[in-house]
Amino acid sequence: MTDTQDDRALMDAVVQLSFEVMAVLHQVGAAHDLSATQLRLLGVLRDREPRMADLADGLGLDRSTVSGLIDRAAARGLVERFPDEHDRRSSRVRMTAAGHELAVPVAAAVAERVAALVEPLSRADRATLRALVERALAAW
Amino acid sequence: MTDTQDDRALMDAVVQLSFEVMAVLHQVGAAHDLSATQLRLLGVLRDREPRMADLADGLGLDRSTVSGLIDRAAARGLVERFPDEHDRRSSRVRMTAAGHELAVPVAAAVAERVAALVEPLSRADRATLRALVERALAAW
DNA sequence: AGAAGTAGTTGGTGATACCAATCAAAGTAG
DNA sequence: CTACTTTGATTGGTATCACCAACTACTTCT
Repeated sequence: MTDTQDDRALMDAVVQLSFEVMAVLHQVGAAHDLSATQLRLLGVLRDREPRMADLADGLGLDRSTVSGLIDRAAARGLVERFPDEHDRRSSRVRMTAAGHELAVPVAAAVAERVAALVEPLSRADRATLRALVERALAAW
Repeated sequence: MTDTQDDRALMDAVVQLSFEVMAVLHQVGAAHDLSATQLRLLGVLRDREPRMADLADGLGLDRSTVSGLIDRAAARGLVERFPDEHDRRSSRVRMTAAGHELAVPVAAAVAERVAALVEPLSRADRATLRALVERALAAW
């Protein structure tokens, strides 16, 4: 059983943290002319070459939204579509070399800014935080 | 000094958590015909009656963005503008009774969903998580 | 009083995201 | 093997969000 006041305080803290993190993503993205969604896209494509439908499912977005997203990213040369071997209806998506080249410094910048966000915590506390968050996420 | 791999892992965890939380906000908001930004707006106005400029600063948004935001929220009867006593240029904003009535169940729904997100953690771990996040946020 | 700065809105643009409709390809009956 | 249904992806249409530049109204500074 969870206590209602504790729920509230935890919610406030976690929601506020999330807004801070999203603000960081916006800022870092803007510095490279990328939206937060495109940032996320590059993150997902870092080690995957999914079909459009998988991408939409993974991002929790409508397929038509992902179509436009990939259109714009492809127009910039960051990603490319290629046909699926087993299903001729499907397009799959992968990052281009240019996409990877952009993703590396962007990820570094985000890591740096997030590190700054948790900098007031001691090294041990940061390790604890990371472990707790990872454990919560592991179970959905 | 922070270690680069630890930075990466912490970044991944925190960013992923943030996207999960934003997804929750989107879903809860959608269930009440509110965007994540409007949700945030209601949160900010819960105990404040700021001027437009303060609101824009607090949300980290352009003033013109906030104008439109308040226009739409006011059209729905959730908030209202009222003149500032000391400066006739300023509009201040407050929630209406209808706004408060909507904010209560929405906050409860968000708290419930966030609680579900951290439900795999023990009660003690949740308290630790909350303390760590609050401490990180307290120092910006 | 006049100049400079601040508060807020308006108009214009682009990105995000949805839904409904459409087309092509695959899968499932009968 | 043909007909029905499902699935993958795109297109067109709409609303919101967010920015910038320009503008009006009011304050403050000199």
